[in-house]
Amino acid sequence: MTGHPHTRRPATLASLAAELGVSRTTVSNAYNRPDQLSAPLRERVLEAARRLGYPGPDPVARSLRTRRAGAVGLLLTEALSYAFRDPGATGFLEGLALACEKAETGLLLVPASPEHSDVDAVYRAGVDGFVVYSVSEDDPHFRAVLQRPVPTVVCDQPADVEGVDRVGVDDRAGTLTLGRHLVELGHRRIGVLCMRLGSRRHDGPADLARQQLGSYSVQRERLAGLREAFTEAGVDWASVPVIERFEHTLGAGADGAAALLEAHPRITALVCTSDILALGALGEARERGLRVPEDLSVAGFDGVPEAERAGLTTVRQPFGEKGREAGRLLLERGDRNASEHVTLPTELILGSTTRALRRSGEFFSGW
Amino acid sequence: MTGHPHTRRPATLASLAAELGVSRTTVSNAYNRPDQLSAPLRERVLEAARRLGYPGPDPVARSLRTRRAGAVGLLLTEALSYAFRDPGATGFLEGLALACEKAETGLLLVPASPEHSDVDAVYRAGVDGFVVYSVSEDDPHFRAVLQRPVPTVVCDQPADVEGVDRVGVDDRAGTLTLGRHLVELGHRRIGVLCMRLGSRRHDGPADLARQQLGSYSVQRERLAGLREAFTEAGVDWASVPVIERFEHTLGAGADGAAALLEAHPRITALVCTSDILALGALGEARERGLRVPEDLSVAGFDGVPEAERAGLTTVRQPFGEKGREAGRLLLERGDRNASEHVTLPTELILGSTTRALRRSGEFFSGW
DNA sequence: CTGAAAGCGCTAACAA
DNA sequence: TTGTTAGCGCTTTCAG
Repeated sequence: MTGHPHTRRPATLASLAAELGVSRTTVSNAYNRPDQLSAPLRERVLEAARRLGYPGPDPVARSLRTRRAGAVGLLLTEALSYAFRDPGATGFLEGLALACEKAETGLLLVPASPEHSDVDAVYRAGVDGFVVYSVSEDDPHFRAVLQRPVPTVVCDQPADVEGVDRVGVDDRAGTLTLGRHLVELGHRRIGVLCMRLGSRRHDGPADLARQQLGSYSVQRERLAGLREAFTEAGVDWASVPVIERFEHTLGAGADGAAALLEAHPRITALVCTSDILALGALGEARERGLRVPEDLSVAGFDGVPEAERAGLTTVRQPFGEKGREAGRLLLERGDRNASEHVTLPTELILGSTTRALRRSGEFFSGW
Repeated sequence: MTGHPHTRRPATLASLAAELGVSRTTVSNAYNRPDQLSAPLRERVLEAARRLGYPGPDPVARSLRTRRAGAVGLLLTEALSYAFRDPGATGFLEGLALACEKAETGLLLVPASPEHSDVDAVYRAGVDGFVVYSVSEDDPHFRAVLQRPVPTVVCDQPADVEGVDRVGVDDRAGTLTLGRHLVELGHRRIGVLCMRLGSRRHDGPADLARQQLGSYSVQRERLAGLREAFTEAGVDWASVPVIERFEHTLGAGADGAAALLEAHPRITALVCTSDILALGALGEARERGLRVPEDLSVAGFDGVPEAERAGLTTVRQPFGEKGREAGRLLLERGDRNASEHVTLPTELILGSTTRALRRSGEFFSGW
C-alpha cells in the first residue's frame, strides 16, 4: 500500500488558482458551491488539485473565515480517560457522539484534567459550543467555558446556570421513590453512601451542613430525596449515617460500605447514590459474610448495565438519551435566546438486592 | 449562579488594544509572552479583558497564524458511538486520551460514519495529525486522511502504509501460540469464527481465498496463525470450517457459533478471533446444552475485561498501551522522517473454557 | 519594553 | 459564470 510524503509543502487555494490561471473564488467555488461554475471548469480545478496534492481548503482558515469550527467541545470533571471507564459517562458519550455524527459535527475532548487547573485548554479549543458533563459548581474549567462566546449545554450539573441549557433527570424524585420503596419494605435503620460532595477530597461522614452545602447539586438532590422519604416515615434524618467517598470506583464503594457497617452494624439497608458504589458495597457485604438481601438490603442509582446484570435495585436514568438530548440542544438550537431545560424520566428498578424486613417480635428489628 | 450572555459581539484583540491605547502586539504578548512586557502593563491588559469580556485570543485565528490546531483527530471504522461500546476500542481510547491529556492536546472524534461515505468530515477537521484505529485497507476516510499534510499513526490496520507510523501486536504469533496450545490439548477437529474480512457485509463460511484476500490484515493474520498451528499438527486447514460475521457483537458470536455447531457438530474446540465473539459463542453453547469445556473448548482473542471475568482462554493484548503508544508516536515525534512501527507483546491467558480432550479408546475422539 | 507591517489561507459580497 | 476586493483575528519579525 502506498502513502504520501506528509512533508511536502502543501499547495494552497491561491497557488492552485495561480497554476490554473483562474481566480481564488473559482477554486473556492469548485469545493463549496459546485453550482457556481461550469462542470468542466470544476473538473479542471479538481484534477489540478489531485495532481498538485491539494487536499482541499484548509480547515482552520475556512473556520476563521466562516466563523464555524464544525466541532463541539466536551468538558468533563474527571481526567479524560475516566470518561471511558465510567459506564454512565460512556453511555452519555455514546448518545452525544450519535447526535454529533448525525449533525456531521466533530466532538472535541478538551484536555481539562482536574490536576492541571490549566484552564487554557478551554480557551484554546476551536469549537462552536460546549457540552459540560457533570462538573462541580466551582469548576474553573467551567468558568472558562462561560467566558467563551459560544452556546453551552450542561448535563446534570451545575444546574441553574443563567443562559445555559441543561439536560438532566429529577434526581430528588428518583431517590424519593427509592426511599419510599425501602420504607415500605420496613427499613428504618439505613446507612447512606454518597459520592463526593465537594471539590476537595473528603472521605468520611458527611453531616447535615455538608450534605446541603456541597458543590455538586446532583448529590445534594439525591440526598434530599432520601431525606424526604425517611422523614415522612418518621425517621430522624440527623441520625442517619451518611458516608462520603471522593473516588467513584468499586473500591471506594467497598471501602465506604466497610466504614459504614463497622460504625453502624445494625443498619438493615444501605443506599448508595450511585451503582458503582453500590456494586462495590455488594462485594464488601459478601466479604463480611452478610447475605444480600437477607441480612442487608442494598440499593444504587443510575441503572448502568453492570447493575442490571447484578440484579441491583436502583433508579435507572437514560444516559444515552441524555447525551443525544445534549447534542440536540446544542446543534439544533435555531437562534433561540431563552435557555432550555430538559428533564428526562427515571425509573425505579426492583432488583434482588432489596427485600422486606422480616419482623421478629418487635415492630422492626432488622438484626 | 450567574452565567454570561453568549450573544454579545465578542471583543477582539484589536478592539482591546484600541481601548487601551496600546498595540495589538502588546495585548498578544500579555497572553503569550508575559515576559515581554511589564507586570503592571500586563495586569492592565488582563483587567481590561475581564471588563470587556474578552476571553483571550480566538483559538481559530491563533491556529491559522501558528499553524497548530492543538488537537489530534481520531478516525474509526465504525460509527462513532461504537467506540464507546466495544471494550477494546474503549481501552484504546482511554490510553490515547491519557497521552493527549499529558500533551495538553485535544482529541477530536471525526464524525466519519461508514454509512455516509462523507469523506468531507476528514477534510474539515482542524487537527495536527490523525490517529486511525483499525480500519479497512480500502476505507475511503482513511484515503482522505492520507491526503492531509499531517502526520498519521495507525493502530492495527491497515498495516504497512508507506510513511505512516503504526502500533499493533503480532496477531499471527498470538493465534499461533493459542493454536499450539489447543493442539497440545489434543484438539484436531476445530471450528473458527472470525470477524469481518471485507468491507461489504458477508455472514457465512469464508473459504481459503477469502481468508487471505480480505481487507483487514488483523483478521488475515489471526487466521494465518491458527492455520500454521494446526497445519504443524497435521490438520488439513482446508477442512477446517471458518465462519465469518460482519457485526462484532455478542449476538453475532452466538449466531456464528450456532451456524458452526449446526454444520459441524463434531468439533471439539471453537476458536473465535475476538473475545466478544467468543463470549457470544459461550452463551450459545450453553443454550444448546453443551458444557464448556467438557463438551466444547472455546477460546477468544483480545483479553478484554469481560473475557477475564468469564474465565475465557484468550490472547491478551494491551489496548490501553496501544492507545498511549499511538499518542506518543504522534505527539512526541520530533522531526523524524522515517516512520516507526511499534509492536506490543501479547500473552496467552489460560482460562477455564479450554481443556484437554479426553481420549476414549482411539487416538482422538472428542465426541 | 513597545509598535508597525505583513501576512496565515480562506470566503463572501459585489461587480463585471 | 468568473474575478476583484476586503477582511476573519491573530502572531511575528524587525525596528525603535
